[in-house]
Amino acid sequence: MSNQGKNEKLERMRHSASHVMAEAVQSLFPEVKFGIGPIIEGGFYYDFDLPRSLIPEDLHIIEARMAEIIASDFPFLREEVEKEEARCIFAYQPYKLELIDEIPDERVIVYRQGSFTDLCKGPHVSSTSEIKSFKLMSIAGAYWRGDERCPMLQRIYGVAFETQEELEQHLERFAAAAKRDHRKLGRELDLFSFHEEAGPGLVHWHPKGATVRRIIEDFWIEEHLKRGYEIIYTPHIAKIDLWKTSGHWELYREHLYSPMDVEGQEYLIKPMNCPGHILIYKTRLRSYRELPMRWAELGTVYRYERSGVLHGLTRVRGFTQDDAHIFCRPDQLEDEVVGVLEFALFMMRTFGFEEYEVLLSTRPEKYAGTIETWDAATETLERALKRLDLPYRVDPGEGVFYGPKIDIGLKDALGRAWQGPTIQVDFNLPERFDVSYVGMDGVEHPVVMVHRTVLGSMERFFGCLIEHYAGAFPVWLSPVQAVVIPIADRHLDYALKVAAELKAEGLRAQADTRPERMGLKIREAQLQKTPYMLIVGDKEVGNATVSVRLRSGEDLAGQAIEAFKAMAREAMEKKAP
RNA sequence: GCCCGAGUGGCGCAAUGGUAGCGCAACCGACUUGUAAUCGGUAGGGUAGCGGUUCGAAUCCGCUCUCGGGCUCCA
Repeated sequence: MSNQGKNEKLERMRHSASHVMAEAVQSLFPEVKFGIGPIIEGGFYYDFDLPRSLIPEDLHIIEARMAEIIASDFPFLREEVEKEEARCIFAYQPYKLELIDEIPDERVIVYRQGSFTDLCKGPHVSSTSEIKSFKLMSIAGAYWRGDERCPMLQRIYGVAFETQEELEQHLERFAAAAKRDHRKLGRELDLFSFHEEAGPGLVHWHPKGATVRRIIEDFWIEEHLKRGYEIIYTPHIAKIDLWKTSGHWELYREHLYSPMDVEGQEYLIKPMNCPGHILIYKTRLRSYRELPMRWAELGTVYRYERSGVLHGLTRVRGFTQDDAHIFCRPDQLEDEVVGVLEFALFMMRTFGFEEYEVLLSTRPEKYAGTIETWDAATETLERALKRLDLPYRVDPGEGVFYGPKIDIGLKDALGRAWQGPTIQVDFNLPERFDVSYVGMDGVEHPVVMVHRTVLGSMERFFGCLIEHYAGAFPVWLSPVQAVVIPIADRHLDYALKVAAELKAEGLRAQADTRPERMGLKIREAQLQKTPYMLIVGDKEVGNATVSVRLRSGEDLAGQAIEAFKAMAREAMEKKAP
């Protein structure tokens, strides 16, 4: 069977599984009101309005009931009915009635199996017995229609596969993903922490995490300088009037922290870096000849996020954007966007991301600027994407109010998507701040402003990196690259000498001088995912070598210290894993 | 913010109304060792916080905080 055919079959089965789940829930709660029950990646869900909260044990009961329904081999029956008839069928199902009212056709389709009838386009499998291996995963709250003003329903998530093996594989992948969860690894590898005393969503970078971050930042700065960027710094707070001018006070209020009083003046902690960059731009007249100007800042911003959305390093309240603003002429926009895209993709490849998804978001309902400028900028973005032959998807109406944008989503080693670089054109700020340049004609023209990141934020990107590498950072990023492990006390001096020599070479190396056994030291270095473990005993001291053990478990046997240094240096330079 | 669940020494867990316990880590001591845990000993919490029910609360109830799974939103 073709891949597509297989997928369709699987999707039909999952969709049917959600109907069977609904039937099972109905048999347990006859007064249930049904929401919707679609398929999602890997599985399905169904939303229910129930008289009481579900508890995890309910899932087992529902699963058992589902198994009975499946064993009963009920056929799925498709039927087209008049809307009026459908309204009778679903007379006690308010959510379904709402859906019926929104269907433009005069006739609607219903599917029946066993004692259950649902408003549904299908398709379905022909009988419940075709539903093979399934498992209910979790219960969650979900607003009807995803709107927080609507009632909250109870959602049950499930997965279904053709075979028990595939189901088990899926559950194993799930467990594997949990193992590389950056929140867990962050603690185990001593990278970062959060504190109840300090507040949620505020990251504390430990020495090892900070080391990785510093290496990323140093690399980031170097690559920016190569590409004609200049590095700037701007303050963390500014008077409220600046944020009123920028529009943040009006349009971004929900993410702002309350003003603080400074000698009778109100100040805000910055949620974005742009106004500061604009102030620098405006310190003097800028000529068309100076453009483009590319100013980058590792700018730390603070945004209020609702408590329920915080998540590890990927959604926090204080974070450092690898921000930059490009001020250019309209005729330079395309080249600038191409440059940023190439830069972003270069960064992704460097950090080991081979797969990504490019998304172009267009004008939303509420927007600043004119339709003409929007269209022109959107076309420019598209031309840039086409010039690079980058496949992309258009996300209509999903742009920010101030301009169209390109987002790049990364796929990590497990194929999961992460939000990465973003490029946004801004028509709003140049106008609000009157940001311009003097053209060839001697008159002032509005500047085109581009916001962009090539990593996203240090926090989110770090979280993504941790999971991508499962904590085993490539040598160039490893906080500790080599641990020298002496076998007995008499090898301590040599171990310290080797470590010192490696440090002098710029390698992050340390000797494990604790009075412990070699096996324990290897185990701990291994659990810390240290790339190189250098064992030194009588043999090594005798011929000035180190025995190299890799974290893969591979034993590279004795090497001269110089040879090891060369090997480590090469891995660093190549940024190899 | 909303729905559901959870919070027990640094970490992982046990104790389900009747004297808070185990493993790892920590500390002390012995062992001097060839590729993932040497052995022995010592100390450490009154159960996230506050309030309540009870003769008695880690366990039951209420509020707050934090975390987790979702919804909504996002770098």
